[in-house]
Amino acid sequence: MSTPATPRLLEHPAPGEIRLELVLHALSDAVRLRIVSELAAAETELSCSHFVLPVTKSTTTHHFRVLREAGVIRQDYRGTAKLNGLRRTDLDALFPGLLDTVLAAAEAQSARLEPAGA
Amino acid sequence: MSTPATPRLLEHPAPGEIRLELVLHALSDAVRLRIVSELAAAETELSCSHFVLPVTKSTTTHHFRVLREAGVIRQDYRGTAKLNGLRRTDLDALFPGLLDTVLAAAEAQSARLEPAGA
DNA sequence: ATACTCGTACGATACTCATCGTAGTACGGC
DNA sequence: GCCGTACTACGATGAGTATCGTACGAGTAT
Repeated sequence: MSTPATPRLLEHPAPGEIRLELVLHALSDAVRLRIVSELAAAETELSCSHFVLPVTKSTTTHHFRVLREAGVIRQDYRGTAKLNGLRRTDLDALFPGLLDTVLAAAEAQSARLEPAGA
Repeated sequence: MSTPATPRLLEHPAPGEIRLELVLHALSDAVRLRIVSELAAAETELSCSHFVLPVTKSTTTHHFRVLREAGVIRQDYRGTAKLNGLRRTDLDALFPGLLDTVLAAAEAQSARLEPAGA
């Protein structure tokens, strides 16, 4: 009982507090765009460690926080892992089509820059 | 003849050089978002001095350059004025719907934050 | 309990950027 | 020619950010 079973809740902006500029800024980074793309493709919640990113863990934490504080993703603790999910419903309500359009644009650019580089 | 009648051409990225991250970053600023919105509404080229922005002229020049270097707008000298136009065709070809979606999102947010503040 | 894994916090660093003021260049009209 | 307008270039500055390393806390497995 010394540790009061802290739920370790993370702060998220309410839907009404989500600002377009912050969302666009959060998406204007290659690493974060990749995180969001994978998250959208998975259509489920993913742990941070699932992602293989070209940066250290510290930097990864930073990028996830930027996404969370912009209102793009939701983060919840699930035991030892932290699950990340897209706030698709909130974003679609505020900015209809924005997420899908950006994701399609990201995919189009990837296909353009890496034609058959698989 | 000391001055060889420099046409004062400005550098623009070719359509193939436009990067999504840079476009999103260019749009993730309130001042620049406002410039792009007005430009889209006007559907014609506007001079820099047409815009009434809450920053100095130096800063205005900076923002226009960011937009130009990201490939969002095209700038051409027309006598003493510099005309700015949206690169709608190029952007729509690369990232279909992105510009319209972002502009709609910006308008939605403005309407939400300034209900009847006209 | 011990040890291991996952993720955070903190401090440091180097870079970018938004902002400004001042001085300067290009163009057009007098 | 001269002056005014439109915009730029340069330098400075303060804030933000992307990056890292190390140390720590919380949870799970042994």
